[in-house]
Amino acid sequence: MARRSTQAASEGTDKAKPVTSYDVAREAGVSQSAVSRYFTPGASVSARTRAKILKAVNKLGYQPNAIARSLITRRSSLVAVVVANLGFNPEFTSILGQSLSARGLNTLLFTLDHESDADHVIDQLWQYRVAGVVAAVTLPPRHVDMLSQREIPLVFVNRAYEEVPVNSVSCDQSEGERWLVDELCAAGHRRIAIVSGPEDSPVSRQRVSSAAERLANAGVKPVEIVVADFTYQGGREAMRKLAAGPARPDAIICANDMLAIGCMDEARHALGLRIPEDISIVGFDGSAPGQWASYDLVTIRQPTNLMVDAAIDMLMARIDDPQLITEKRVFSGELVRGASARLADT
Amino acid sequence: MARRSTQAASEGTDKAKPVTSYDVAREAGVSQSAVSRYFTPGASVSARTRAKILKAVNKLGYQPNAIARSLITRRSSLVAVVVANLGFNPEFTSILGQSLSARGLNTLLFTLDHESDADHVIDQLWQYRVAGVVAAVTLPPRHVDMLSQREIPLVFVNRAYEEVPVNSVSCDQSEGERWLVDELCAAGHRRIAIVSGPEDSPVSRQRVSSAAERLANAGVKPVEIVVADFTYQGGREAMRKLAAGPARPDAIICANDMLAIGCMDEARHALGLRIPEDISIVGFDGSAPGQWASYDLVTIRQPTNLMVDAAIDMLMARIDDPQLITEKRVFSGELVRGASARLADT
DNA sequence: CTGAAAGCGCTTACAG
DNA sequence: CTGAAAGCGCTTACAG
Repeated sequence: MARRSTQAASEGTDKAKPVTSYDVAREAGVSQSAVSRYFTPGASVSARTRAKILKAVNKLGYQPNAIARSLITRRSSLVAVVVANLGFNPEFTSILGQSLSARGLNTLLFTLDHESDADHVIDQLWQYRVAGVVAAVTLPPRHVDMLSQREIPLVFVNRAYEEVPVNSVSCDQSEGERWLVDELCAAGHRRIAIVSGPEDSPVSRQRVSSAAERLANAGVKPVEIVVADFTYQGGREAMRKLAAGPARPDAIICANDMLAIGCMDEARHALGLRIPEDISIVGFDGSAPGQWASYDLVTIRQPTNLMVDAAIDMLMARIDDPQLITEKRVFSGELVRGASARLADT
Repeated sequence: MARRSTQAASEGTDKAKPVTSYDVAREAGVSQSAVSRYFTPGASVSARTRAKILKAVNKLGYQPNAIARSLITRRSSLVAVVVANLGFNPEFTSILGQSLSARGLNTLLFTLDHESDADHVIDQLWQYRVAGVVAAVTLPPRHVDMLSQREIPLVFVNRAYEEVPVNSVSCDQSEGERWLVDELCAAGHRRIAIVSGPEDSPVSRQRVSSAAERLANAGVKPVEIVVADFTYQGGREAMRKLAAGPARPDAIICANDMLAIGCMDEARHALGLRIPEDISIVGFDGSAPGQWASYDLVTIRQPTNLMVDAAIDMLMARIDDPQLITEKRVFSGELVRGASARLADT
């Protein structure tokens, strides 16, 4: 004891002891329960008590301990946001975080390198008793079930899960690809190639198969389908392969904007092709760089803000009522008629 | 009671009750303390007990409750990552999150719209008793003090705080700008303009003043300094202003890559200038788009991976020992001799 | 409206 | 090595 107080006296940089609701109660001359109620929306506290507590709170600089609150209420104000490293629009995470914050929720961010790292993520978010999960990655059905059993609301973004009833908001990939294919065909393109994203990416698979199907309907068989990863370099290499192939295409449908940008750069700067005179290139996403003057992509813009808002609305509704029925919301994309492809006049 | 059990019997979708360490203890036939020790690295548990617990853990699917653990240990495994909306490299957040995760820490992400939203952020991260903070934004001294008093380790990234002793890791902005200025001058540029970022951005201020100073040393007075925000559009508008100005520059130093990209697009696509024949443009950051073939920027590449690793090392060391003395680590950038500027041969 | 008391699920001296 | 017990800082019936 003596030693301890000596230490305390000699150290000017003593750690500030956190203020608890008991400290506030003592200062205000009320019970600890009253202090707690003060911070509980809708709890009954008289105006007089309220005033005393407010004063003490300000004087002591009290902030309720969210950890203790979560322990007793068995639910935190944390929302897990799970994204893939190269997956979605980077701005997506940012917008989502800000929207959550505006609603009093905090963002626990998980960035997956491979979608298979999900095991670890699921453990973590369960350990923290998150209030909900927004996932822009594919989660194995096992994990979806686990969350549902534990009544942790889950909303997918751009992952439809046709086979399982899950909440999701997405952009209509098929419709978008149909629009792109129709535009290319209407402008007379017939030698059309497709650059796919990674084969384990559901988004890529859906876009590629929708495009291929629409082409088939139009009686067009893709001259080639090249698989790449969702990177700039992947786009460049895909373009190189296509140019070296037996039948050079006159139009390329890329599974996303990043690939389209890579294709364009390779076509122009390595192969000396003019766009769209020699070759047309279209993407998908509506990402910012795709709209830069150097690219000016023909693409499908996903309504990111709408999708984020919808996802959060759905999540909040299910945090309030975990029994709420499953819902899938699908937004149309928006055709951006840029200059990276030769299109028919309208 | 009767009502409750009736309900339970009639509802097949009953919420799975979370498993606690008491459940595991009962199942394993040991005390709850033993279970707790099992999950405490270095705690003494006999091999026999360990085996019994492991079995029960697997059978019940037990996961320790991180919230309860944080309450008692008074520290969570959460690290707050505070970034500005348009601030740093978007990949930075991603790399940081993954590095933290690899060290068993979770990321609580705060995206600030204006650096003034910091008040709210500080409250939140304190309420969650985060183990540490990595900030890529400027925090008012008041907040820095608050964290230090509460012994929450704080590391700034690219915010030097000359006046206060704080931990920071940064890229040497001045050195980088000196290199760029020297390269431009050596190649004979004399009519040099500067495109600055927002005036409340310390990063921009430091880059601009370093460049201006080095130019002054070389006897060159900038033909103009234009202020823009750190966006593509900002770059385009800045270029437009410069072209309309009295003395068109033959070289432009931009406060970051994004501005340089905007300038290049405006110069080429709106003004019909050739780069670097008609005008040289340099940036700063080493961002991915700056390296795309359409831009191929002359810029300074910040060693993002090194900086993130250093920041986490510093943070971890201070989580282990909060008294550890303050340290500033400054890394050199790397000159990228791209094709966006006419440079002297070496 | 208010206070005393139980309890959320852990960790950690403490005694054996 | 092991278990009983106290306690982290809250919320929330419960009784007044």
